Amino acid sequence: MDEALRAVADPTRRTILVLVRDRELPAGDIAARFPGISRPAVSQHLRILVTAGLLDMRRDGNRRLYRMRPDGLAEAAVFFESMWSDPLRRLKDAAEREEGSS
Amino acid sequence: MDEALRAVADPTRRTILVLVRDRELPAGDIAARFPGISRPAVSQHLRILVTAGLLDMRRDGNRRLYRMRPDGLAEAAVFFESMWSDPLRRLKDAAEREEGSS
DNA sequence: CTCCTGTGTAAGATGTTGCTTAAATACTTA
DNA sequence: TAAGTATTTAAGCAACATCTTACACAGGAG
Repeated sequence: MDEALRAVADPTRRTILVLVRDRELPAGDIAARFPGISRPAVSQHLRILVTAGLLDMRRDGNRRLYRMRPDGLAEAAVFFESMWSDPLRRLKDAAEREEGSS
Repeated sequence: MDEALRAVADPTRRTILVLVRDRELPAGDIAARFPGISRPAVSQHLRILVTAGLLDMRRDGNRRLYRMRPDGLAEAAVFFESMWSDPLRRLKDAAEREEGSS
Protein backbone atom coordinates (compact mmCIF):
# COMPACT_ATOMS: atom_id res chain seq x y z
CA MET A 1 0.00 0.00 0.00
CA ASP A 2 2.84 2.31 0.84
CA GLU A 3 4.34 1.87 -2.61
CA ALA A 4 1.00 2.48 -4.34
CA LEU A 5 0.37 5.70 -2.43
CA ARG A 6 3.85 6.97 -3.21
CA ALA A 7 3.33 6.13 -6.87
CA VAL A 8 0.03 7.98 -6.97
CA ALA A 9 1.50 11.06 -5.29
CA ASP A 10 3.09 12.08 -8.59
CA PRO A 11 0.85 14.00 -10.99
CA THR A 12 2.43 12.56 -14.14
CA ARG A 13 1.76 9.05 -12.89
CA ARG A 14 -1.82 9.91 -12.00
CA THR A 15 -2.36 11.17 -15.54
CA ILE A 16 -0.91 7.94 -16.91
CA LEU A 17 -3.31 5.94 -14.76
CA VAL A 18 -6.26 7.87 -16.14
CA LEU A 19 -5.02 7.30 -19.69
CA VAL A 20 -4.95 3.53 -19.33
CA ARG A 21 -7.89 3.24 -16.98
CA ASP A 22 -10.20 1.53 -19.43
CA ARG A 23 -8.03 0.74 -22.41
CA GLU A 24 -4.62 -0.65 -23.24
CA LEU A 25 -2.03 1.76 -24.64
CA PRO A 26 1.50 1.20 -25.96
CA ALA A 27 4.31 3.04 -24.18
CA GLY A 28 4.85 5.28 -27.18
CA ASP A 29 1.28 6.55 -27.21
CA ILE A 30 1.48 7.25 -23.51
CA ALA A 31 4.75 9.14 -23.88
CA ALA A 32 3.24 11.19 -26.71
CA ARG A 33 0.77 12.66 -24.21
CA PHE A 34 3.61 14.27 -22.28
CA PRO A 35 5.36 16.66 -24.66
CA GLY A 36 7.14 18.23 -21.72
CA ILE A 37 9.16 15.18 -20.69
CA SER A 38 11.32 12.66 -22.51
CA ARG A 39 10.36 9.12 -23.43
CA PRO A 40 12.75 7.49 -20.94
CA ALA A 41 11.23 9.57 -18.16
CA VAL A 42 7.80 8.19 -19.01
CA SER A 43 9.27 4.71 -19.21
CA GLN A 44 10.55 5.11 -15.67
CA HIS A 45 7.13 6.22 -14.46
CA LEU A 46 5.63 3.15 -16.10
CA ARG A 47 8.09 0.89 -14.33
CA ILE A 48 7.25 2.47 -10.98
CA LEU A 49 3.54 2.01 -11.61
CA VAL A 50 3.99 -1.63 -12.60
CA THR A 51 6.18 -2.30 -9.56
CA ALA A 52 3.57 -0.70 -7.32
CA GLY A 53 0.99 -3.08 -8.76
CA LEU A 54 -1.02 -0.29 -10.34
CA LEU A 55 -0.42 -1.26 -13.97
CA ASP A 56 -0.45 -4.45 -16.00
CA MET A 57 2.01 -4.81 -18.87
CA ARG A 58 1.87 -7.20 -21.81
CA ARG A 59 4.21 -7.51 -24.79
CA ASP A 60 2.79 -7.36 -28.27
CA GLY A 61 5.63 -7.90 -30.68
CA ASN A 62 7.68 -4.78 -30.67
CA ARG A 63 5.45 -2.87 -28.31
CA ARG A 64 4.52 -3.00 -24.67
CA LEU A 65 0.90 -2.42 -23.81
CA TYR A 66 -0.08 -0.99 -20.46
CA ARG A 67 -3.40 -0.97 -18.69
CA MET A 68 -4.56 -0.05 -15.22
CA ARG A 69 -4.86 -2.80 -12.64
CA PRO A 70 -7.82 -1.79 -10.46
CA ASP A 71 -6.89 -4.13 -7.61
CA GLY A 72 -3.68 -2.20 -7.04
CA LEU A 73 -5.53 1.04 -6.52
CA ALA A 74 -8.09 -0.64 -4.32
CA GLU A 75 -5.40 -1.55 -1.84
CA ALA A 76 -4.34 2.07 -1.57
CA ALA A 77 -7.95 3.22 -1.32
CA VAL A 78 -8.31 1.09 1.81
CA PHE A 79 -6.45 3.77 3.72
CA PHE A 80 -8.95 6.43 2.73
CA GLU A 81 -11.90 4.21 3.55
CA SER A 82 -10.44 3.59 6.97
CA MET A 83 -10.31 7.30 7.74
CA TRP A 84 -14.01 8.12 7.67
CA SER A 85 -15.02 8.14 11.29
CA ASP A 86 -18.40 6.51 11.06
CA PRO A 87 -19.72 4.68 14.13
CA LEU A 88 -19.08 1.22 12.71
CA ARG A 89 -15.51 2.14 12.05
CA ARG A 90 -15.07 3.36 15.62
CA LEU A 91 -16.39 0.11 16.99
CA LYS A 92 -13.97 -1.87 14.90
CA ASP A 93 -11.04 0.30 15.97
CA ALA A 94 -12.03 0.08 19.62
CA ALA A 95 -12.05 -3.69 19.33
CA GLU A 96 -8.60 -3.62 17.79
CA ARG A 97 -7.30 -1.39 20.58
CA GLU A 98 -8.65 -3.88 23.13
CA GLU A 99 -6.79 -6.69 21.44
CA GLY A 100 -3.59 -4.73 21.15
CA SER A 101 -3.51 -3.71 24.81
CA SER A 102 -4.19 -7.20 26.21
CA MET B 1 -5.38 17.51 -4.06
CA ASP B 2 -1.83 17.09 -5.22
CA GLU B 3 -0.50 18.36 -1.92
CA ALA B 4 -2.80 16.11 0.10
CA LEU B 5 -1.75 12.99 -1.81
CA ARG B 6 1.90 13.84 -1.38
CA ALA B 7 1.35 14.37 2.34
CA VAL B 8 -0.40 11.03 2.69
CA ALA B 9 2.35 9.20 0.82
CA ASP B 10 4.52 9.29 3.93
CA PRO B 11 3.90 6.51 6.48
CA THR B 12 4.73 8.68 9.51
CA ARG B 13 2.16 11.24 8.40
CA ARG B 14 -0.46 8.56 7.83
CA THR B 15 0.09 7.34 11.37
CA ILE B 16 -0.30 10.89 12.67
CA LEU B 17 -3.58 11.20 10.79
CA VAL B 18 -4.89 8.03 12.40
CA LEU B 19 -3.83 9.30 15.84
CA VAL B 20 -5.83 12.50 15.55
CA ARG B 21 -8.64 11.07 13.48
CA ASP B 22 -11.27 11.35 16.16
CA ARG B 23 -9.64 13.29 18.94
CA GLU B 24 -7.45 16.34 19.48
CA LEU B 25 -3.87 15.75 20.59
CA PRO B 26 -1.09 18.18 21.59
CA ALA B 27 2.08 18.10 19.51
CA GLY B 28 4.01 16.60 22.40
CA ASP B 29 1.71 13.62 22.74
CA ILE B 30 1.94 13.01 19.03
CA ALA B 31 5.73 13.21 19.06
CA ALA B 32 5.83 10.77 21.99
CA ARG B 33 4.34 8.11 19.72
CA PHE B 34 7.40 8.22 17.50
CA PRO B 35 10.36 7.26 19.66
CA GLY B 36 12.44 6.81 16.54
CA ILE B 37 12.39 10.40 15.40
CA SER B 38 12.96 13.77 17.06
CA ARG B 39 10.33 16.27 18.11
CA PRO B 40 11.24 18.81 15.42
CA ALA B 41 10.84 16.14 12.77
CA VAL B 42 7.31 15.46 13.96
CA SER B 43 6.65 19.20 14.06
CA GLN B 44 7.63 19.40 10.40
CA HIS B 45 5.28 16.59 9.52
CA LEU B 46 2.50 18.42 11.35
CA ARG B 47 3.19 21.58 9.38
CA ILE B 48 3.02 19.68 6.11
CA LEU B 49 -0.27 18.08 7.09
CA VAL B 50 -1.77 21.44 8.11
CA THR B 51 -0.57 23.08 4.89
CA ALA B 52 -2.10 20.25 2.88
CA GLY B 53 -5.41 20.91 4.61
CA LEU B 54 -5.45 17.53 6.32
CA LEU B 55 -5.12 18.79 9.88
CA ASP B 56 -6.67 21.54 11.98
CA MET B 57 -4.55 23.28 14.60
CA ARG B 58 -5.68 25.30 17.60
CA ARG B 59 -3.62 26.93 20.32
CA ASP B 60 -4.42 26.15 23.92
CA GLY B 61 -2.14 28.20 26.12
CA ASN B 62 1.24 26.69 25.84
CA ARG B 63 0.25 23.82 23.63
CA ARG B 64 -0.96 23.30 20.10
CA LEU B 65 -3.75 20.83 19.59
CA TYR B 66 -4.10 18.97 16.31
CA ARG B 67 -7.02 17.10 14.87
CA MET B 68 -7.81 15.59 11.50
CA ARG B 69 -9.79 17.66 9.03
CA PRO B 70 -11.90 15.11 7.12
CA ASP B 71 -12.66 17.49 4.25
CA GLY B 72 -9.00 17.59 3.32
CA LEU B 73 -8.83 13.84 2.88
CA ALA B 74 -12.11 13.83 0.99
CA GLU B 75 -10.58 15.99 -1.73
CA ALA B 76 -7.77 13.49 -2.18
CA ALA B 77 -10.20 10.59 -2.12
CA VAL B 78 -11.92 12.09 -5.16
CA PHE B 79 -9.08 10.79 -7.28
CA PHE B 80 -9.63 7.23 -6.14
CA GLU B 81 -13.37 7.45 -6.65
CA SER B 82 -12.81 8.69 -10.18
CA MET B 83 -10.75 5.62 -11.05
CA TRP B 84 -13.41 2.94 -10.66
CA SER B 85 -14.60 2.31 -14.16
CA ASP B 86 -18.31 1.99 -13.59
CA PRO B 87 -20.68 2.73 -16.49
CA LEU B 88 -21.80 6.09 -15.11
CA ARG B 89 -18.21 7.20 -14.81
CA ARG B 90 -17.54 6.22 -18.43
CA LEU B 91 -20.48 8.24 -19.64
CA LYS B 92 -19.28 11.30 -17.80
CA ASP B 93 -15.76 10.91 -19.17
CA ALA B 94 -17.02 10.42 -22.71
CA ALA B 95 -18.96 13.66 -22.41
CA GLU B 96 -15.85 15.44 -21.23
CA ARG B 97 -13.85 14.08 -24.15
CA GLU B 98 -16.52 15.36 -26.53
CA GLU B 99 -16.23 18.80 -25.06
CA GLY B 100 -12.46 18.76 -25.11
CA SER B 101 -12.17 17.75 -28.77
CA SER B 102 -14.68 20.26 -30.09
C1' DC C 1 21.90 -10.33 -42.03
C1' DT C 2 20.79 -5.37 -41.88
C1' DC C 3 17.98 -1.60 -41.01
C1' DC C 4 14.19 0.54 -38.72
C1' DT C 5 10.89 1.11 -35.06
C1' DG C 6 9.52 0.76 -30.28
C1' DT C 7 11.08 0.60 -25.90
C1' DG C 8 13.97 0.00 -21.80
C1' DT C 9 18.47 0.69 -19.15
C1' DA C 10 22.65 3.32 -17.48
C1' DA C 11 24.89 7.17 -15.72
C1' DG C 12 24.82 11.47 -14.09
C1' DA C 13 22.93 16.36 -12.96
C1' DT C 14 19.68 18.64 -10.09
C1' DG C 15 16.06 19.38 -6.94
C1' DT C 16 13.39 17.68 -3.03
C1' DT C 17 12.59 15.20 1.27
C1' DG C 18 13.19 13.85 5.94
C1' DC C 19 16.12 13.88 9.40
C1' DT C 20 19.40 16.02 13.03
C1' DT C 21 21.12 19.54 16.40
C1' DA C 22 21.03 24.20 17.99
C1' DA C 23 18.59 28.28 18.70
C1' DA C 24 14.35 31.01 18.96
C1' DT C 25 9.52 31.88 20.26
C1' DA C 26 5.28 31.66 23.10
C1' DC C 27 3.07 30.89 27.08
C1' DT C 28 2.89 29.71 32.32
C1' DT C 29 4.31 29.89 36.86
C1' DA C 30 6.89 31.43 40.84
C1' DT D 1 11.08 39.59 35.96
C1' DA D 2 13.21 35.08 35.83
C1' DA D 3 12.88 30.30 35.04
C1' DG D 4 10.50 26.37 33.11
C1' DT D 5 7.61 23.95 29.65
C1' DA D 6 5.75 23.20 24.93
C1' DT D 7 6.67 23.84 20.51
C1' DT D 8 8.50 25.70 16.17
C1' DT D 9 12.17 27.62 13.17
C1' DA D 10 16.89 27.56 11.15
C1' DA D 11 20.77 25.44 9.08
C1' DG D 12 22.91 21.73 7.29
C1' DC D 13 23.29 17.04 5.51
C1' DA D 14 22.49 12.37 3.50
C1' DA D 15 19.29 9.86 0.85
C1' DC D 16 16.09 9.72 -2.68
C1' DA D 17 13.30 11.18 -6.79
C1' DT D 18 12.99 12.90 -11.37
C1' DC D 19 14.75 14.37 -15.25
C1' DT D 20 18.24 14.29 -19.26
C1' DT D 21 21.31 12.24 -22.85
C1' DA D 22 23.51 8.33 -24.67
C1' DC D 23 23.33 3.64 -25.39
C1' DA D 24 21.43 -1.17 -25.61
C1' DC D 25 18.02 -4.51 -26.74
C1' DA D 26 14.02 -6.81 -29.03
C1' DG D 27 11.12 -7.67 -32.85
C1' DG D 28 9.42 -6.86 -37.75
C1' DA D 29 10.53 -5.78 -42.67
C1' DG D 30 13.42 -5.76 -46.63
